Amino acid sequence: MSDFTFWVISRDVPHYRVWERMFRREAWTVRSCETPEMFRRKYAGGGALAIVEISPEDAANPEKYLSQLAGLPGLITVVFGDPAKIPPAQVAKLIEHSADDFIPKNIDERVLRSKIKAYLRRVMPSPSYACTEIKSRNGEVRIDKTKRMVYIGSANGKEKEFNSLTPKEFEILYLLLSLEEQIVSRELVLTQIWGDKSDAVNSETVDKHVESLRKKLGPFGRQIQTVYGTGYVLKCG
DNA sequence: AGGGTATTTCAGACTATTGA
DNA sequence: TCAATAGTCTGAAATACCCT
Repeated sequence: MSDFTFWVISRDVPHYRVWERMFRREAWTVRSCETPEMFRRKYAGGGALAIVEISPEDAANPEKYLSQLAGLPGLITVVFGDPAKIPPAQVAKLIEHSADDFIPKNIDERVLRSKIKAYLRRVMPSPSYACTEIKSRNGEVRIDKTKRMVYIGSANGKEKEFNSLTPKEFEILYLLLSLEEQIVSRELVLTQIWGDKSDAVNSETVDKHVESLRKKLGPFGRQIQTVYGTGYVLKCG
């Protein structure tokens, strides 16, 4: 599973703290650094959305400034700056170079959040897939990605912890819960969890992990239902 | 190197669907 | 209803990987 992270790359500390707080409220993993060079050294792959501040001087030479970010796997780059100081021609040049979008520095927080969710829809099965913790709609099931823990029975106060899942089992459950009550095809499971290697893995492997998952989850395991000819669906409650 | 665990594959049984 | 077919489940075994 991708450990998708949001990065704010800016020297304007008070400004990026505001965005950091916003991302954390959405339960997204967020990190920050000052320059693209620093980001390149820290980025370990796994997918990220980098919001990069650009000054008018840097915008005049996007090849140089954004070269540190170009070609990094799984990276979405959104550049932000002062639109009064960066003319449209330079914005176009930034996007033509490698940026995926340009946003004004004073963008409304709600608009920024919606834009980011739109980016996530392009690269992930659901925006909640990028969260560190997700819950089922009825609160019955909770998964903490950072602790790799599954909690079942949260709604009735008799919470039971499951920490014996293997990484693949955990990832499959996380994907199913992030797409609760939606049919998840085997193909989607393979592409989301195995990524580039999905072609080399048989669909029976998914079945095997789901079977094992059902066993470990006990009675709750029955809520992972097979959709004949399609895949699986998780129905909580 | 050896042991333990996770992952993957295979094969056979079982189940659902479809068309006659 | 029934047979053929496709899809799914599951146990066993092989393989990969990690840790000591």
